[in-house]
Amino acid sequence: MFEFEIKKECKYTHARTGVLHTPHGDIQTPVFMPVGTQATVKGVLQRDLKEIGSQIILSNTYHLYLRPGHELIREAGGLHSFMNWDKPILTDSGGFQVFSLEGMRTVDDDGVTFQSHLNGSKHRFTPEFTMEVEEALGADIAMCFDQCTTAGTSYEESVKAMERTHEWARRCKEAHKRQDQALFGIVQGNMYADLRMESAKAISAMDFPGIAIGGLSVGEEKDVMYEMLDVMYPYITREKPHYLMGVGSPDCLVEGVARGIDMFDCVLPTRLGRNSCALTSQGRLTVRNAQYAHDFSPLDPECDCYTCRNFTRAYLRHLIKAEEMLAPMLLSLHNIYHLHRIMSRIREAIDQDCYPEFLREFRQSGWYCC
RNA sequence: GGAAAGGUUCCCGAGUGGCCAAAGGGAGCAGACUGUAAAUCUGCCGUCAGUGACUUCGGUGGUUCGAAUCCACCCCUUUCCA
Repeated sequence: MFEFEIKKECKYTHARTGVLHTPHGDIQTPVFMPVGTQATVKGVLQRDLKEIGSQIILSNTYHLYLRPGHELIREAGGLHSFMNWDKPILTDSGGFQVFSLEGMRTVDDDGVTFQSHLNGSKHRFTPEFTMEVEEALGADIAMCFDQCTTAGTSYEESVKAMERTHEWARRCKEAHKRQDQALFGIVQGNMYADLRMESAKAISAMDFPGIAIGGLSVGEEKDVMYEMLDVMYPYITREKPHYLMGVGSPDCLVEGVARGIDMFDCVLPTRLGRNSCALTSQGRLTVRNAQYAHDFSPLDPECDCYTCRNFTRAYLRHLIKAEEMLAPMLLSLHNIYHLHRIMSRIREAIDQDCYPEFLREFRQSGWYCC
C-alpha cells in the first residue's frame, strides 16, 4: 500500500527521481508539499491546488487536535473526507510546535505539556497520544513526535533532545497501528555533525518507511544546513524517501535535492503570498512596492499560472493596498505554482541525466532566490 | 446684521506658556518572513551633511527670557438667532 520506488539517480549528485505510492495515489518525487496546517492551505481552494499540480499537502496534528478536535475529524470520516481532499496528506506531529511554541510548553522525557495558544488550557502530548491523534486524522503519512530545537541550542541540550526524539520514535512505532498509514521517523541533532550522524544511523536502523530530517532551517546559516545534510547522507537508508522538513525556498529546494532529498514542505509560498511577496524567475518581488503601481506586466513573465495569465502587477498591488482578500489568494496560488514548477524542472533534469548542469544554471539565475 | 464654536505637520486628531518637530490613529514608504500563535511583525514618516542646526501649528503684529498655547486686528469654516 505504501512503497517508494526510485526511478533515476544522478551520477554526480545525490539527486534522484522516484514515485511514492500511497493509498490516495502516487507522488512523483522530488516533491514540494504545500502546508495546510488547519486542514486548509491558507487562501487556496482545493480545486486550485489540484489544478496547479499539488500532489500532497501537509496538515498539523497539534492544531487540528486543539481545533476542531481529532474526534470530530474521525467522525467526519478522516481528514481527506473532512476537507474534501482525495489526494495524499501528511500530518506533522506537533514536534515543530515544541520549537515554535517554546515558552508555552514544558518538555520532559515522557512527552510535552502544551499550554494552548488559543485559550491557555493544558494539553499533554506523548508519543502514544500523538499516534492516536494522527491515526484519527488518517493521513497517508504520519510523522513521529519529535523534539525540534532551535539553532544555537547547546550540545548538552541537543543530545537530550536527540535521545528523546529517538526514544519517542521507538514508542511511536510501537504505538502506531494503522496499516494504511506510513509512519516516518525524524532525525534531529541540531547543528552538531556527530549528533546528526548518530541520529541518522539510529532513525535509519528503526526501519521506518520514510526518513525525515527535522530541526534544520531553524535560524542557522544555509551553509550549515547544507553541511548537515552532507554529513547525514551516508547514514540515511538510500531506498527510503528522504524528507527535509520545513524547507522550501527555491535555492534550498535545488540544493536539498542535490543532497538526496525527495520531499519538502514549507509555509513560505503561502506566507509570502499573504505578505504581498511573489517568488519569480527574477527573485522575490514585493508587489506592494510603489515601483509596481503602473506596472501592467504579469508578476513573472515566465510564469503561466492563473494569476500571471490574467492579472498585472499594478492590479495585484491595488488589491494589496485595498486589503482585498483576492490579493493573498492570487499571490499564494502563484507562489505554490512557482515551487511546483521548480520541482517539475528538477525532476525533468534528473530524468534527463543533466542535474549538475541544471544546478549550475539555476544557481546563476534569478530563480535561485531565497 | 447678532451669538457661539473652531482653524495643529498628507488626513483625522491630542496638546492651552518652557519637558513640543509637537501624543495617538490613518494614509504613505521600506524591510523581514523556511515541519504557520503570522492576511503578521519591524523600521521610517518637517528639512538638512551625524551629536546638532534650521523651518512649522490660518495671517499679521504684540506681550514674554521663552508662544501651537496669552493679547489685538484680519481671513476662513461650522452651528444657532434675526
